[in-house]
Amino acid sequence: MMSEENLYTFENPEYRKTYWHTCSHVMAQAVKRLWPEVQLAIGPAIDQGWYYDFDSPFSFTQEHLEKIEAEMKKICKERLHLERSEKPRAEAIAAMEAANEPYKVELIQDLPEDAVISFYTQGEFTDLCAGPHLDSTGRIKGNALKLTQCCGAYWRGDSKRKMLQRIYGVAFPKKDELDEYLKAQEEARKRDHNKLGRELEFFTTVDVVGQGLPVILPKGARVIQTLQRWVEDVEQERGYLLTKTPLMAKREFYKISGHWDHYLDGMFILGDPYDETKECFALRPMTCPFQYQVYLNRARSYRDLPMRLGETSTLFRNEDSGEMHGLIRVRQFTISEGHLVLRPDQLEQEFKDCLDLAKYCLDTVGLLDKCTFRFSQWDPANPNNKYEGTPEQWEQAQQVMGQILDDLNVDYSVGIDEAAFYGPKLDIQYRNVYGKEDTLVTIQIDMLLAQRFGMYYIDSDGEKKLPYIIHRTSLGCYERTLAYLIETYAGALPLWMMPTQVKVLPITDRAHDYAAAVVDKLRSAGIHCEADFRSEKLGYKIREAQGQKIPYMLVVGDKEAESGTVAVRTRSGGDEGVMELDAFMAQCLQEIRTKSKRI
RNA sequence: GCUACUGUGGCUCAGUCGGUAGAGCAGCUGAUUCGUAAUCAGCAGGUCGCCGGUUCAAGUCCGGCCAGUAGCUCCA
Repeated sequence: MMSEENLYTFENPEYRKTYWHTCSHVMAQAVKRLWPEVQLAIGPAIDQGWYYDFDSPFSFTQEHLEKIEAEMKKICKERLHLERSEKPRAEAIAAMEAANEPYKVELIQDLPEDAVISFYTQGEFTDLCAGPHLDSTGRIKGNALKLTQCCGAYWRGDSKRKMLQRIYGVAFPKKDELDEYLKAQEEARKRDHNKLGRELEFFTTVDVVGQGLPVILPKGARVIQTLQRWVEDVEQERGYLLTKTPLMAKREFYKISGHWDHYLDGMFILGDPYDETKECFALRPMTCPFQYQVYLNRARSYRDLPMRLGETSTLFRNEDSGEMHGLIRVRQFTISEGHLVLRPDQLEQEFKDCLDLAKYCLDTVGLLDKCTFRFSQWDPANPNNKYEGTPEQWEQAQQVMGQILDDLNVDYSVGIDEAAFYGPKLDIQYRNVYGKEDTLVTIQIDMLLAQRFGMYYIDSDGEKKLPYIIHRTSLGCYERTLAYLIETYAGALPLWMMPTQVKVLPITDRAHDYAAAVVDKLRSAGIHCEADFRSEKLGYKIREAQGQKIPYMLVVGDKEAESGTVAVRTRSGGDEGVMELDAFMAQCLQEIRTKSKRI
């Protein structure tokens, strides 16, 4: 419980939001003072600061932001009192029309008839706002606020409506705290996989290959190979059957699955999609209907269920050009896909096992701690006819899933209109270094597609019945997972998945033979090992190996060659002294086998 | 797709008022044989993202396209 004196501190999230919300009004006031013709849209507090959306005849540049910031500082010094007032609906609309603020008029018109319409006034500036606010602009530390960026944003989040300009800002009670925050942001960005991943030669992109089509370089490919082999093994241990299905199919196939109706824009089509007289193919955007063919291969009985199918599956999705981002959002990617065909009585246990598998995988690679869970539900009011099935089917599926999540004590948020077109999802979300969230792993309950594909089983009573299907991933798409691993570990991935685990650094040419022997020995034990035979000084070789985040550097000179030892250096701990080669090898293998995160 | 910004050797960057490119690192060659985060010297490497326009002359100005970045929208 927050004590009385702590109510008005930044420790209290409510106060923090109030502070930032008042900042957004100060920013709007500053903009109106500088350019009265700019119109106001909305300006809420967010998780880290605030933004305000403006409709301006000109584009805001860095210079504009600096001017706004300077004006905001003045407003803070003016210690303007914030006064709340209420107006009847008609009067409120008239006032905003008189002020030439059409966006505010629209906001008021959309409020329920009986809503209290409140305004906050500070000096000459009045804004439509539900509050609450600080009592004075003087409470805001003018020298501890910063406008961080400016970008486009659609009015009311609707891409069919006008694009406004959004200015983001952040503020703290003390200058030090602002500096600390900005520094932390800068540090976080140094981990950006899109920069680090290229520097470390994990991937690159090539203009003429195309957007969203990264070229995975040998080091990145090796990480993905390690993860993929491990996931396939883990799944097989848990009763999954490996499949390998086609990367494309005829138009008619997607018509059965529903993708032709619901996802045509997202697919790469080979041929003219509208010429029914000619054959037309499409690259697969998901694996479901392909893997269902495995089930459909012959008649199934209740004894065949649960049938757990897994596939390292490459998918193609024609994302909009503005959506691509490094390895996180791409047009071709490979996913640890799986579908479980179940009897209704198996749903709960199998769902639980899927969640357990996903958590095990994420925990092993070290991403679970920062994951959040989202129960993605349908929106019956979705205007785009996105969803298949009846409201009854949806309510049932969501009820079942909600029940399972509650039974498992999953701490989740609810995402309305985030469901798949065929069913609700549990999405496991992760944030990149910029704080942007994407889905890493998903587990979905599908009560619809089995019927479309005629996937029946003969139950013990001899009746033909429709199974439930779970769509799920274990680790998510390998490209995206690699991106998050790079960011989480700043490129210094755990030993077991590093493309080069050990680098041998001979001090002089005299040690080359011994270094080569060490490499041979470690390699034959399965350790990813290289040597640096260049005639450079030791410091130089270390510096370079360190830059490549090599977990273990083995310095070998005359002494080591003579005694069959290695001088061990780690990327995190520096010089760790001399060890017998055999002892080092045993320790290294042990750490790889146990997927240790020590180094 | 939308808004804004960016694009000069593998990487990081310089290039003034338009006068057909410059550095450091990396690379290669040679010398050096060195004990825990940069040894020295030499050499080589660029249709300035692409296409078109303006101009006597374009890395520089204009237009279109491609690609990258942040955000918005989207993500079955």
